[in-house]
Amino acid sequence: MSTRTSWADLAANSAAENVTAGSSANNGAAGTTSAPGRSTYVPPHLRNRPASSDPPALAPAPAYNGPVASNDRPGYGGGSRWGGPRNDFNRSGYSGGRAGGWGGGRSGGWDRGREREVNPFEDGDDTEEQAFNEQENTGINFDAYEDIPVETSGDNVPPAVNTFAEVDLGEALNQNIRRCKYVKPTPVQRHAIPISLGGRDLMACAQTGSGKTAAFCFPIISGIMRGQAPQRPVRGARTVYPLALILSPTRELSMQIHDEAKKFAYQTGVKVVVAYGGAPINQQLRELERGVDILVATPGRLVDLLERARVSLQMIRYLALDEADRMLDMGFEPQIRKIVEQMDMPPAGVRQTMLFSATFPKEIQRLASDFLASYIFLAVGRVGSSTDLIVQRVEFVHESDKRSHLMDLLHAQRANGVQGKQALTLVFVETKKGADALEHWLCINGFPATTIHGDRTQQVHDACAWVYVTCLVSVLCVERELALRSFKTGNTPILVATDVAARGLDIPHVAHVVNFDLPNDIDDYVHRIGRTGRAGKTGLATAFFNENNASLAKALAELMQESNQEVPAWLTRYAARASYGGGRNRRSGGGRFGGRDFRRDSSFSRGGSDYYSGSSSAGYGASGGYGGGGGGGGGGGGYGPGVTSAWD
DNA sequence: AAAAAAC
Repeated sequence: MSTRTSWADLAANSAAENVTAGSSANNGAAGTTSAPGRSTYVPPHLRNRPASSDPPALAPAPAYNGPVASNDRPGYGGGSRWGGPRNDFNRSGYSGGRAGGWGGGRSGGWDRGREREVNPFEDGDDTEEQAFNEQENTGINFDAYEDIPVETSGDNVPPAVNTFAEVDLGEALNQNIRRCKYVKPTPVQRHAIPISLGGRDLMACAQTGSGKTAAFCFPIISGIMRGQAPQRPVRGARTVYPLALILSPTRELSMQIHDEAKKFAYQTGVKVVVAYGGAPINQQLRELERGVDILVATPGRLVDLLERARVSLQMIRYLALDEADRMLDMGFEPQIRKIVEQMDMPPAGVRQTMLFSATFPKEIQRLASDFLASYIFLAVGRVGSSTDLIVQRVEFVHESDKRSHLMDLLHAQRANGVQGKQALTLVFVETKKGADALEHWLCINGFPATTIHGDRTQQVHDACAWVYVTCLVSVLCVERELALRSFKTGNTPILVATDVAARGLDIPHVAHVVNFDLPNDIDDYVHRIGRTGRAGKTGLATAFFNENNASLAKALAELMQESNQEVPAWLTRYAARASYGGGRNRRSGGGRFGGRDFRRDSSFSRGGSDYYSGSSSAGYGASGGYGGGGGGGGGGGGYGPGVTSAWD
């Protein structure tokens, strides 16, 4: 018999347990947990606090300029590195220099001059955003970022910056940064931007919600603006020559990156185009012909474009791979190698290459190093996934009980009033068929759900029809995009998804991630639960575990322990029993990071002089309170007393 | 073994 513990009970219970230390209550198979007198969910960072009216995010603000400021090496002199030529680039000077701004002089001769750049900051399309609290929505919760550990390695690592003003990105870009309401750089931006502006290759471990997209877009846009106007070849009038290529593993992620990049590039004269499969190619070709500086693409469609000779990579100066570990896994690697090594792209060292991912297993680092030249490895501690911003629950649920158990969770949420428009639930399943089946079952049981997976393409879903009109203009990947939109707006507050949705997608207001089927790989679990607790907000992740998941037990128990989650006793027993251990499911790095520079691993030796040579940890370790090495003392930062930092 | 990614 499987006991059912409601979501509300679990959440409230976890709060209670934390207050009265030493509770031995296990959820799941152990027995029915009763939690009378609850009903409000207490986020983890508020537990152990006196029930005061302290606003959650107003943690000790002054901390920021304290220890962290020690990165600010004297003698570097801020942006002075770029001193010389920079003065002559400002908006007016620039757009003049570039053949009349938009697309003028490009192959295809789009020159009507009439076309106005759409203002991405006021697209009426975003009504869903306005439904939410604007302030909450626009700002990343920076206070949650302040204690994040950062580790760098490689030769001559440029020091981090603390403000956008310290780096000279150009006035047009600065203005867009203001329009985006970015006040100060996130940790990954503070480190990655100076590295990229310094012309260095980069392998970076950081979550998507941590500001990764901006971290690679800013230097690219800025570099294109200040660079010389390219002398594009005139061969084949229909071939276009982008200067930067951004690859990502899914269509949705490419669209998301494109949308963001458009904002950053607004009125800079830098043109961003996206290309992905599943949509008619003609419109994408037309867009390309109007000129492209930055091409955002999924691999399949790009190969197609390359084979048709509609795109040439000959002029590429910047290459960025998002979710690089996925891009280099078995399924994708050949395509990526083809694009990067077997077409006409300039080699590593000539172009500048940036690889980003939340997790970076060592084998993947080895593959990836083929694409890089004398690179810097950057690891930024996790925000959200596996920290105390996400409450992780594991429940023992037999295969046959999963549906009814899910139903119980959903009923509890609904009864608790959590099922408001803003409380979205993302349910992960293993297979596409399973996704469709579960969606259908939820719908006929009174829970409006939709689904997203690789087989969904063009048919228009009735339930989503109302959104269709708004999407028609810009969205080509109809069904998946509609599902995602319907979910984001809260119209369909439950989304059943395969791993297509596991990575990188930034969906605000996901309150609950349910691992209906657990993945086989612990990194996939990390990516999935990272869909909640975005941008420093709190979230809940519930996993259904049973005997089929035995191989994951050890890694899961370790991960939960690392992030100060309560590990049920039965899971610990499973973990001990499963001696599968060591294999694929070993975490790839120290718990605080998604990975660690494999060049530092003594077991790796390849005699190249461009490998890791000494600890240039950018001034960390000594000052920051998180030891640069492996040990890591707990820099128990901003949260209440008695709450230990999640970083050790 | 599944999922993703071109037509």
